[in-house]
Amino acid sequence: MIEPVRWWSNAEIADIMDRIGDLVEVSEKEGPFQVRAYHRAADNIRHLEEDIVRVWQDDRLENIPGVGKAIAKKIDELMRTGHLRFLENLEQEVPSGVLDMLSIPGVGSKKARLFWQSLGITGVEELKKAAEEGKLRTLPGMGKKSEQRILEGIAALQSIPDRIPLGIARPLALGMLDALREALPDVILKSELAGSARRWRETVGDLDLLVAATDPMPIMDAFSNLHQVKEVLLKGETKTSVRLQNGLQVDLRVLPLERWGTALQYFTGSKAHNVALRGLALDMGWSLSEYALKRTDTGEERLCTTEEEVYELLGLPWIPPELREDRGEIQAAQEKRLPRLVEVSDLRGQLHGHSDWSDGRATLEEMAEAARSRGYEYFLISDHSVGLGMTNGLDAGRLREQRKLIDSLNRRWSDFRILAGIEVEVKADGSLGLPDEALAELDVVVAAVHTGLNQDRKTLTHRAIAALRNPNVDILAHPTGRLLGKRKGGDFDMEAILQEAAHLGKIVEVNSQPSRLDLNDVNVRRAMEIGVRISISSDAHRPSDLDNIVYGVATARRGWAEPENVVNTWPLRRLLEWIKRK
DNA sequence: GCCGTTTTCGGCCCGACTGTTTTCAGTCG
Repeated sequence: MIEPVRWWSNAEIADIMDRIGDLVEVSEKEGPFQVRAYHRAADNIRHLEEDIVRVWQDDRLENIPGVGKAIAKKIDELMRTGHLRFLENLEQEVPSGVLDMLSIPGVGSKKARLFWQSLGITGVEELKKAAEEGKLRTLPGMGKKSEQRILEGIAALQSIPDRIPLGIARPLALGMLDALREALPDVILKSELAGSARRWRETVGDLDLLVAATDPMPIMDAFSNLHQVKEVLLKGETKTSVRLQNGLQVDLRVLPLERWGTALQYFTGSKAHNVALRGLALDMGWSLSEYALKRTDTGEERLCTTEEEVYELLGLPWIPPELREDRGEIQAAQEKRLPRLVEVSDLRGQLHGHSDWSDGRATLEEMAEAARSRGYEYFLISDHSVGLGMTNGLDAGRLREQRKLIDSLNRRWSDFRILAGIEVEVKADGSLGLPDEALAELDVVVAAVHTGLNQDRKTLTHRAIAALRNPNVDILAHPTGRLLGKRKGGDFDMEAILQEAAHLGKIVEVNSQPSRLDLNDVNVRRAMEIGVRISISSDAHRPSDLDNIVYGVATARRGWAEPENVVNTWPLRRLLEWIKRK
């Protein structure tokens, strides 16, 4: 098999395509459709379920949606030579600082080019200086106000956060909606979270709130005055945008109730899903906007009060927001083979939880009662094993002690059971933190890599696979070890690990901690395709953590997981039989 | 640059808000 001169990640190739898109736009080498083609290819590559190196090795690049001959050839050059002449030529022509200006709010390709070509500005600092000296206002289409906005944009650049975890953004958004409803109970007819937060993306770049009302301005005023709001960015009759104290941008749209369906559909996105849906609508003679479906020939308007009506008019069943990423869901809907996605209510048990025997904050009894009170039939206690320094991990002796407590607690209930388990450490050489004899006595063994995540790809992958091959190991926890916003996760060969799990019938975890969500949606989708069973686990360290399960379920849903694929939807007996027979 | 049971050429989603404009371009989502 042909090897690339270096291992390109999907994200790196995607970044290069985005960069080419920006460069050809600013240089005006190509028109808007070519620009969009590069960004579309970038998006699809970034969310590819397989490693692009493998796709390249199999000569399947052109099977990637949005990748044709020209882009495939560029990727091929990167794989074979490690660089791309086309990109280098563009970079010769456009100074890199010109692209940096694009990240300033209010500066797009046209303005960036204008500043560069007419004033020779090639960076954010130079632009700031020119604005302060009043040079920008002399340019065509610019004025005093635009100049001021650019200065504000540059100042904001530092305080604008990258995408923030859904676990922070979603409660924030729901709180703002509650506050609006409370302030204006008679004016607000309907309200909902839209955008990527409604699609349960793992991180969000901004928040979209949607409200139905006949009189928008009181709502816009109340919204602008919420205590979380730091500044109002723009304010109109249908749309108001604000920036919060924490830097997050929130957009509020107000629309009449009779247009709720098209509006909610539109503002939920994703952009790619909407573009595809609009294309489909056009084929059927409809122009779709947030306000209505409109016949392109007669101009007749069809209003939709629900999303279901929108999809129905286009001949489709309603598509759950988690699937709306233009990753095959529209075609699946057309062919009536949308998955029946797993729901929180499908879950019968919690697999993977901690107590104060290791680093948890509650007793085993409290954790068990918390799980039971939430309607679960079983709870796997899987405290850390020795080998992970700071967590007061269990050795074989303490594990036996804990087992006695579990047995005595289990005599208390007829409708609930604590499963004895461990989150056993996978050491740097792939061996486990506890001897096989100790593991063999447990109901369920969860294995996890916590340390040495910066080892090379081969070593890391070997560790995970060695753990899976231990006959006592049942579940591989948070497989990549990433922490959103803090740590990228190890350079594991996930394809090889998932294939091994499928082969051995081992279970791979979807960890529900908002900072983990590991496996992520893309990896879950791949796991589904090759028949890997997953567990959705809260990894709770205190009772309230059990409620994080909604994020894991959402991640599994975004990966098209059905209840059958999720082992903790199964009755306990089936789960234990599955684990025993492998 | 990509894509095709209407097309291998000619299309490619739609609208709000702002600022600089007397009718529109740029940016954003």
